[in-house]
Amino acid sequence: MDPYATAGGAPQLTAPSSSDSANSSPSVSTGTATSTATPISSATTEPHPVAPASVPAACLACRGKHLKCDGNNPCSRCTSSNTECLYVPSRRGYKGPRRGTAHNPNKRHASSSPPYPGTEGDCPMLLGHGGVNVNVNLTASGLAGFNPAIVLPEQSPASYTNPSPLTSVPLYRNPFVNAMDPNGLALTSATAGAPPVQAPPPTLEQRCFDAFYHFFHAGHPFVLPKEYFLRMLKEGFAPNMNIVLAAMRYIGSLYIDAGPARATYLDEAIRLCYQPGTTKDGFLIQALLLIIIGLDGQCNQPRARELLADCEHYAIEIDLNKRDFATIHGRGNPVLEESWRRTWWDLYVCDGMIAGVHRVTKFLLFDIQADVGLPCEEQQYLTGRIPTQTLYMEDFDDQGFSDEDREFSSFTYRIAAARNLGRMMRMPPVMFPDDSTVDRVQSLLTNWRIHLPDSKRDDLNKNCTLDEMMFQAHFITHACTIMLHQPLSQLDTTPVQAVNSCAPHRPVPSGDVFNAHTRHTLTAAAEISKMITQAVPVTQHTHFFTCVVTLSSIVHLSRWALYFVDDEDHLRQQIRLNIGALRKLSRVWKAADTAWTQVRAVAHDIYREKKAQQISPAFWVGFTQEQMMSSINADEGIMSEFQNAAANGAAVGSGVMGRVSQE
DNA sequence: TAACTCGGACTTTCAAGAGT
DNA sequence: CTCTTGAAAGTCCGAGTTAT
Repeated sequence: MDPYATAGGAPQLTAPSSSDSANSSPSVSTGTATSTATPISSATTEPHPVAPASVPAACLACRGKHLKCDGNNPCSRCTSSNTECLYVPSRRGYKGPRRGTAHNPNKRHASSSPPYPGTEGDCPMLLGHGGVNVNVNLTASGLAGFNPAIVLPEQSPASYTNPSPLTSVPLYRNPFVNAMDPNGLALTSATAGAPPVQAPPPTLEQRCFDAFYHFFHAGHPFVLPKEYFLRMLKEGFAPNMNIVLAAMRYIGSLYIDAGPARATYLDEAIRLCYQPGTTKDGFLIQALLLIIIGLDGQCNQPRARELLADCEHYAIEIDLNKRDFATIHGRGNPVLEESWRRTWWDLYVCDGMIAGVHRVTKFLLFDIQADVGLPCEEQQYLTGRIPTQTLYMEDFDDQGFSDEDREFSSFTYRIAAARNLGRMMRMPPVMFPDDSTVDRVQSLLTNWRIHLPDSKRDDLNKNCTLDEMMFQAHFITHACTIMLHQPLSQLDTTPVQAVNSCAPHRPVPSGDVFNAHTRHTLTAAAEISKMITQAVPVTQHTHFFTCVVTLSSIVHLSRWALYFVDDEDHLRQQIRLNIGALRKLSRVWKAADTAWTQVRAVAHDIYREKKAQQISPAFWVGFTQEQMMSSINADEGIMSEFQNAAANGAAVGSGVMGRVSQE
């Protein structure tokens, strides 16, 4: 049985059955009879036209082959070739929302799937028209605790009096998402306009779900926006959405005081992913990717790697890396199509980041041919205003050579940064500081930076709020710079070899002179420390920031360990910043907790070493009395802060919402 | 020679603007 | 509000190519 079919004559996602075909002649379709009833070809070649000249919508297989489709489901060609017969709604004529005019709710919108009364089931053009199984059996999937119906009113009061096509056609192309009633979707907020109702306290599951969107989603924005996710979940859009929900619940539980439920949520999410009969689809990839990120941040890297291997395997198996995937599986819903594109690219970026920071995996997806469309801007995704024109990586690579002045999304620059990371990882081993390979990779990094449009140069978007995608893009590039130059720099990493929470220690012999590689390394490390000062809670960043801060700390500590450090006070401040950020991150991510402990311990060791050096009068040659006292005091100050931080840190539980939200 | 590919003619649909 | 216009999205004919 078609899992998306609806009962009771509800609109179908698929084409009409063959028994309906007599009535489903395309000429029946409203408003098209005149032009299709007397086509030239049939008038001249068929004296008794029994078959329609053309159907309102051809299936994807026929469309792709430029062949006539009979409009049945399955069509005769798909039947004879024994292939899947898929229909997607037409987007013809649609050119995006009207400019500068408010949406008139009384006028139907073409791409919102015109709700022709009584004809939906007959017209393949309307495929996807809300035709989903409304029976969400959460209990069957072991998720009895979460019932969207409790928190999702069927319709807001306003929508009863003024029926919006969106409430009846929720899954269709909808460029006017402002018309969507967010109050009918908010998980815990009361209905607008209604008298305040004493809402029942949210359950733990609901709080985890909210925490996921509040803290995590911006860092890895591939899951559907909250409103869309809830609506589709409620309508039973796809069984595997329940697996995504389980994974989201696990991620959300990391940010709140979920107690032993956290482990249960993780087990449940993994169990659902691997239970027999689970179909491999985009939702499964999303769920796995969430779990992978969670496990990686919780120091369970071996398990994360196992799941990552499976996830990549499945993604390629279902053609997630192909351009058509979004269209074929998007059911005509541009937000869902965008979600599929984002799922591929976030998997790509995460694969790169995991390989980059842990240096165990190889960034497998870097070598996989992919022609997936590029994601749009975050605000467009969240509001459902998906641009009609999808750009591709070749467009990005052609910029600068073509006359067109295109703007690419922040997510695109993040992908490009990850791609540079992949290119760096594929470079042959560098034997000497003047190796041209290093110059080539540095050119990539510099090109990435100098070709950023003005609006993307910092991590703030137009509203002066943090642009997390650009934030990640920048830190990926800084991390690349450190990984590229540090091995050739003057900085000896021996004193910081104990800091191995993110990646195994790589010995870097101390160079004799301060060289350009040292400068690149120090600048990148300083830039990372500067990123910590963004006016947003550090826990709202992706947990991969932990490893980048750790990388920066290794550089700072290596420098601090040098016999003589220029501008030591500034360096101490940067180390303090890094340790502070790791401490904050440790409230959510266990990996940060480990890194924090290690960085602090190494800082302490270096301090002791410096104290030992200070005993020798030779150390103070060239210092004035004042400089000497200042240096000693600063060292004492920073160490007492480390000690205090350690004492406080022991009292901090791992992940208490109250603490996180205080930041 | 059958099967397949795909350029391109033609159709459908829409947003936007002009006219009433 | 209707009509017109321009353009995007779509169907599928049929010429050319490839496989059997």
